[in-house]
Amino acid sequence: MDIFEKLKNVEIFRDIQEESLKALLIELKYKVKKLDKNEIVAFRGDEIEDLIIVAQGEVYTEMQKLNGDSIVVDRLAEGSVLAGAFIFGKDNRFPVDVVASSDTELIYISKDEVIKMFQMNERLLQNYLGVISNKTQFLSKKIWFSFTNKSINNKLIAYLLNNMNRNNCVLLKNSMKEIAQMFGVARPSLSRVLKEFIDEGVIVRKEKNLLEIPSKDVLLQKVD
Amino acid sequence: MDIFEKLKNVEIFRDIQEESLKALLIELKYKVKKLDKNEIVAFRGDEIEDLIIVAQGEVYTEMQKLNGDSIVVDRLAEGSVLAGAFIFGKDNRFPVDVVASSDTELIYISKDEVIKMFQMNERLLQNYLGVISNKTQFLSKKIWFSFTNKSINNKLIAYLLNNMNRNNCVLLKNSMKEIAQMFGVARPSLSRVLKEFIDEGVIVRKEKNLLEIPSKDVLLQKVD
DNA sequence: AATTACCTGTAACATAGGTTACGAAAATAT
DNA sequence: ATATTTTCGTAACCTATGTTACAGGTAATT
Repeated sequence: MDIFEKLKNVEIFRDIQEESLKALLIELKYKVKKLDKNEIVAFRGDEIEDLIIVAQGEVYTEMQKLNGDSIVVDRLAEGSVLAGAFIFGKDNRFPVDVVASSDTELIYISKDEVIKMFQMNERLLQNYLGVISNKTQFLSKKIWFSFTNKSINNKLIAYLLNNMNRNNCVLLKNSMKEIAQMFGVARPSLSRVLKEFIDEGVIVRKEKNLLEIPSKDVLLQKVD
Repeated sequence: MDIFEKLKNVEIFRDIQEESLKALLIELKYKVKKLDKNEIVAFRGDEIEDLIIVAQGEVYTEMQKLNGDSIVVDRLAEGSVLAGAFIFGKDNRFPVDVVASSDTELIYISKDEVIKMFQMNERLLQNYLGVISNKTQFLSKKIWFSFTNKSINNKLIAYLLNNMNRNNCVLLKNSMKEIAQMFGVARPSLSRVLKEFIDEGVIVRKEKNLLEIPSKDVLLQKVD
């Protein structure tokens, strides 16, 4: 499989004409790296000189806590771009450890080559700006969520409001364990609050993973 | 004062030759908006169509909590760029309210004009990428900090380690009140932990805003 | 210099949420 | 179908942190 096939589905090359993309790639200098499952792509602190594209497989990033524990920050699927916001920033070192979660193929493109491509194709530039902008938005929302919603009560309420459909129902797409992790709280604690809301009738559990909120106003009264 | 004078100190125009910058600006279409102190620049949810540059004065952004309280997220000084990561993202609406904290002059440049400038000047493009990349890094670090350091103990330890100089000293650049706000904790709670550390000798208070850490290892034993 | 406002340290108290544990239910593998 | 593993609900207990209050100190204003 040639480079074209590998890159045409990558987010930053989206919506680029086949001919334009081929033209772009004709002179492109790049390196390919293959990794086995669980191999380390990069350590926290490593210098980032290249844009890294996940051409095949999946990688995840994890952070170290002071006590040595590590937590998974993000999973990057096939077609995503690693460290897009870091090659152009002040501190061009990985903030996290990066690990291959399956057999993986990565494509490395140097910063200079990336800029060269930007000059050749405006769409690519816009895609790239879009990708790092979305990343920034995503992070902003995460911070907003954790900063404005301190208590588990409020986290749960915000989560429900964000995921409610027209029928005042919320279909849980994650397990309670995962939701507790997203919230950064202990599972039994979340479970306790949920039970409380259900006991009070603020939430009705229609099925295992389907909740109904009879009244938005009543729910909002539980904000503290 | 002409547009050149106003823009030459803006972060995204940094290190651009005077002639190049003048050439850039000659055809640039832009709007200028003047606001009094406390006037609203934009509400949360407003569409962002233009890049907004703080040419004079200062603005701040604030978020609304579910209970109606609002908290200041960020202060943007003269020369900074507002919403740089939003005009190119999927969700091009302000996530926060924006308010002028002094008499302020803003320059609006449309997304298309920005792209046009990118094509004319590579340095500008790199500056712009740098600005949003730095923003992303900043947010990443914030999230890392709050996610990996749950307890006030750990927050304080991480803060000290980050701000320690060669002599194992930390010069506090913020008031205790501000630090507590940065940590997202109550001031007396932070005060209590600090006192505890001082009582135990883990921290020595040399002056009002100068702390010494006799041993990094002993400090790290307080991680929980 | 006097007055005011704000920042700090400290203490007593209330409480949300973490921890641990255990059995039931559900999902998965055999 | 059975066995094994993972998730889930629940309860009892404990600790960290928020809350409130007040007094001394510091900085800003007049």
